Amino acid sequence: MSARERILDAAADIMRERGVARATTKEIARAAGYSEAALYKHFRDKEDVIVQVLRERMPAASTPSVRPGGETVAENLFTIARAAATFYQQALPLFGGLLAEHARLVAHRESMARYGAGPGHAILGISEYLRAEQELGRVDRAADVEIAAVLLDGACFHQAFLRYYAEGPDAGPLPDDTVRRIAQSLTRAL
Amino acid sequence: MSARERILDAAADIMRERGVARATTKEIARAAGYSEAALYKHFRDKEDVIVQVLRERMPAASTPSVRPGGETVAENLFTIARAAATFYQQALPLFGGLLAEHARLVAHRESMARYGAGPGHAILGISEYLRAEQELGRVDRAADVEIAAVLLDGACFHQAFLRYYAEGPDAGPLPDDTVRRIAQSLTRAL
DNA sequence: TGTACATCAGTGAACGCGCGTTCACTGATGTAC
DNA sequence: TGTACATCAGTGAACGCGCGTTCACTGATGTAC
Repeated sequence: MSARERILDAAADIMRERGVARATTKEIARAAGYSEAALYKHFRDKEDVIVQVLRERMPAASTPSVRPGGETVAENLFTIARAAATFYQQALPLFGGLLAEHARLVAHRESMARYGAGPGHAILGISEYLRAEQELGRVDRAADVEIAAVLLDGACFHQAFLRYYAEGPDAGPLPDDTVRRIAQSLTRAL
Repeated sequence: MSARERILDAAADIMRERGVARATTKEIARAAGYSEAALYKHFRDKEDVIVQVLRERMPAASTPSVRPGGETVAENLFTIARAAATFYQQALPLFGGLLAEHARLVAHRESMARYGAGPGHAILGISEYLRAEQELGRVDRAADVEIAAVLLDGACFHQAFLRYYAEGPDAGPLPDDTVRRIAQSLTRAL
């Protein structure tokens, strides 16, 4: 693994476990096993390290490939919700880095916009899936699929936050039982 | 208004608009119209200022007083959701201060626990309301009211985050239309 | 093959700046007699 | 009433520390002839 990767991993670890405020050049270098000076061979400055962590170590919000018309809708929503909750639990501490420095948030937003990505994109994927199910007649034509996606993704996001708040970075995953109840309840609205 | 209040207001403003990272003693004092030294007449140290902002300037998560059996359930959920969304939009930037420094989050969690408060408390209030409606027969006995509360509160929390991400601290409130659709969709699951 | 030079990842030590904090002080207000 | 003293919010200037950053340097690897 290259030094660059090692440094990004170390910085991401510190941000996750202790927060951005503790991600100093000294701490990052120490955790990566390099001198502070080495940091500057691979990154312009400290802000560059943080920004690259936010870009490259932000876990990918993979809407898992559920097949419309495959398993039951509730089962598919369960799969989607579990993936979303897991993603948010990993990503949330990094969001802290964005909320802590508004200028960084603005930069991140603009950078994401260029790639047509960013948070909120997951909702689009979910409502697309639901619309496909609607076409297949497995979801009520009268259902508000966009809002259903907002509810599902929102619940996962919020639960991830609550778990991080209550148990910190090493909290276990959201229990399958809870995820199942979320998927099931939402299905009733479809 | 006392100097103490002025200082807390200034610090909260900076945290909201520019993030905790910018909330330095110099900036806080400047914004409050005092010398930096004055800060230390009212607070033990800078951390104390931040902690008090987190305690005293965190807007109160007031579950508005909706009367079970009063307006329609959908209308009541609308009222609750709008209050929740507004609350989260104000509170979210301050949560950044917690995510940015894990030690601070731990302290906040413990301090909240002592008063039986903290995030996640709103969900309890909502599901209590829904249970009351259930008793009145206006909500299906088979409905999972706890999860309904998770969905409602989660959607508001997440939408608040997305608005802050997209538009910053001065984003307008979540449109009533969206809130209404959230309340309405959820009602279908009850 | 050996030799001379270029490149490059990495380091230890130092640097300057801005941060949080403290100090000695001031001026206003209250109070005892 | 005046006088003497106590209290307290507030300040300007200084302080030390830790931060991010740069510097001159080293040692390993590659390459031209």
